[in-house]
Amino acid sequence: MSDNFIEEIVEADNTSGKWNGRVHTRFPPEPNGYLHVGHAKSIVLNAGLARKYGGKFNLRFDDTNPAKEEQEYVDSIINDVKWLGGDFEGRLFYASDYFGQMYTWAEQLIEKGKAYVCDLNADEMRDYRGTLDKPGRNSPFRDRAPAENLDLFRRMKAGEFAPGAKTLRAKIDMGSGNINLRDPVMYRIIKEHHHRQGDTWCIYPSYDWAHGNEDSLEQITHSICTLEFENHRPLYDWFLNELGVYHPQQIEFAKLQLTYTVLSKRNLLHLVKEKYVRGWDDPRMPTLSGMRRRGYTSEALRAFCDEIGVTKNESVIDVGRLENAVRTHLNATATRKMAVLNPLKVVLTNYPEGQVEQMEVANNPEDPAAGVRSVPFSRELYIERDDFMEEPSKKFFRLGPGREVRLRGAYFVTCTNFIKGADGQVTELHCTYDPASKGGNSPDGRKVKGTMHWVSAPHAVTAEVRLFDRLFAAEFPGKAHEGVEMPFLKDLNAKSLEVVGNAKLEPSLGHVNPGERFQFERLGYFTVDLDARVGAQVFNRTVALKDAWVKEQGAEEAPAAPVAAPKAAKAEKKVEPAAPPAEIEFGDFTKVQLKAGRVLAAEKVEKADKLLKLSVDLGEGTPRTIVSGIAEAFAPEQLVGRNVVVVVNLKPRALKGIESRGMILAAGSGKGLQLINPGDVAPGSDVK
RNA sequence: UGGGGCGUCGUCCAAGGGUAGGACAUCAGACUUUGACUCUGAGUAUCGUGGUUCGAAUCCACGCGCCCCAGCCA
Repeated sequence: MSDNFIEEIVEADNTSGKWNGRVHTRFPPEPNGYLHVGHAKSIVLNAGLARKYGGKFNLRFDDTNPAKEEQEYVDSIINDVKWLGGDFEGRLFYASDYFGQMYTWAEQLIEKGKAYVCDLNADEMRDYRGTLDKPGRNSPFRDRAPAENLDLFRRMKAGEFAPGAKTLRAKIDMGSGNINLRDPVMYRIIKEHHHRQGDTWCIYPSYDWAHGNEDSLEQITHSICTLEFENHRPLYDWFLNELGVYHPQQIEFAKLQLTYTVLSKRNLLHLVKEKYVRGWDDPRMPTLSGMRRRGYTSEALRAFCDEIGVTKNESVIDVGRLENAVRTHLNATATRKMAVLNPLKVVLTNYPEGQVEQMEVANNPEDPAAGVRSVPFSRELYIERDDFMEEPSKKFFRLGPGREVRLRGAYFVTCTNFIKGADGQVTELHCTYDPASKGGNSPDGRKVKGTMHWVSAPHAVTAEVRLFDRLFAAEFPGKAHEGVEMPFLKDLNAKSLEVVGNAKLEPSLGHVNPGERFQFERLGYFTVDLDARVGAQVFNRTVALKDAWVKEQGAEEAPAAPVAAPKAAKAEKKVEPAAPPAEIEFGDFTKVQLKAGRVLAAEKVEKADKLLKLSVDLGEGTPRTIVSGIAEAFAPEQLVGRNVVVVVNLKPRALKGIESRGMILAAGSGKGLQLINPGDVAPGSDVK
């Protein structure tokens, strides 16, 4: 069974005998940066094809440009490919090892009259190339005799000419609609030190010339690359045909794109060079080394790549899918531990002073074979500050005055008192425990809603915990800032790293090693960072657990009355008065999508008494422009900073020539108009 | 003188003339010694308009939208 269109091609080829049943793929990175999750898709695809069809998979460095390539990158790439499980079985190749063969082939094309040495400089060549809709002109050097070309080319190789002075070009068609066919450059003069060849060469093959040659020499069957090379396929084919050599098939697929993520080596390099992150392996980076340091597993990455599929559609994958794949694997494999990030001291007033009990706790409820461990329990504990509320709401299942909860694997405890510091902050809780509930069950069958994690205060290990959030705050980084240089930098998330210096951990976490992964119960998955030392542990949060309570809180904070009104009523009454919507079908009521927004700016619309032009943040990165007929009731300055409810899925429409994308919900009319308030929620929150 | 590619739930991916299906997300519920996991249920999609056909996401025509290409980068 084929899983995607490429496998269909492979299976058809196997059926027809096109490659005699062989399947041979490759991953051909240029060593000019670290590998990222987009490369993972390609590696998993190529290596997976080889594995599935009993074929082979090569790792090959496409090192044809000494100006950009470094040994450091080669080393990291080899390491990352292996980590991901790309099994090249020792078939590690370098394009630079084929430079001799490629040179010989180039001379053949020259002798055939299919390539020529051109003296045009870069500017002139651009001029001669024409434009997208204008054909190019032949170079004045196009008709040099093969013998002259051969002589010139040999002298290029011998280093007689300055960089940029001459190129070797394929003689194809300056009139082609495909610009790649307008006599592309095969060799350019570069006088730089090559990471493997040293100063042996001063002419270097261009991608188009080199790549097919490399594939051919390695007897690749299916040469898989990304969509932007589709325009280059005619060239790939042309070179191999002219040479009359073994000719693999190039197949293109859509590269991976992720929301909230930047995946281009150029931009990632910028983040590293300008120190926006701590390095290529910063845990916030989408690099394989960054994700590994953060605690992502290669199994999760492979599962993710398998799940998202392979097509030619340029799709953007919700980064939540990646996080989900990580959670799924870690849930099944990670040892559970208890850790308190934001400690609040609890004293069990009826627990004997000085007593310590060892409580047995499961290492992984998902995997009974993981066994149990002992965790010390004593009179003074730490719990998570968030797990106590002075005035808890009904839906809060955790501790509050008079409330009883279970301490995981230990006892039921009831809060009897709390102590506040001078600043009004709660500093300590007094609780009583029920000795009969040891292990976490009460003999009388009484139930508690909440189970909480805890750490014995005198036994706790203090450690640093690094909480990572997405590096970018916008779904499509940079999209809202087109035109500026490096626009994605504008969307950097200022809160992408939070360092907790005073986390209290169960004692077993005091002696763990970098790379080990755990679930801190109720918090998320964590791994020991490379910076960790004995006595100074450092943990990275890989990914948080899903948290229904966070959502619940969001719902609670919103005022109930207006938003809880039936949707039909909203659609009937609370519409924008100045511009009533077109009649919609009854069934359309349920299609209305409401989100909370914050007004960033407001101004009057010229020649319109009732209209205001608003800029509303809906958590989408780019604020939306919404024209609303509420000028009679509100002055522009009254609106800035206010939270509003916006119908977000309306077709954009033009009001007084301004495109309005969405509608503000309001009730009443004229000066008595009231805006519907979504409460104090983040822009972009769903309103139901 | 332009050339090449792509359009299916909110997001990804299936269905290749025969009941538009799955995953993620969302919502509702069950379970729970992790508000996790697991389980159950719900809603939402074939870019448009014509045509061919008993029957079209699929074939045809004409539109529309988006992406890539004018490096001596890959």
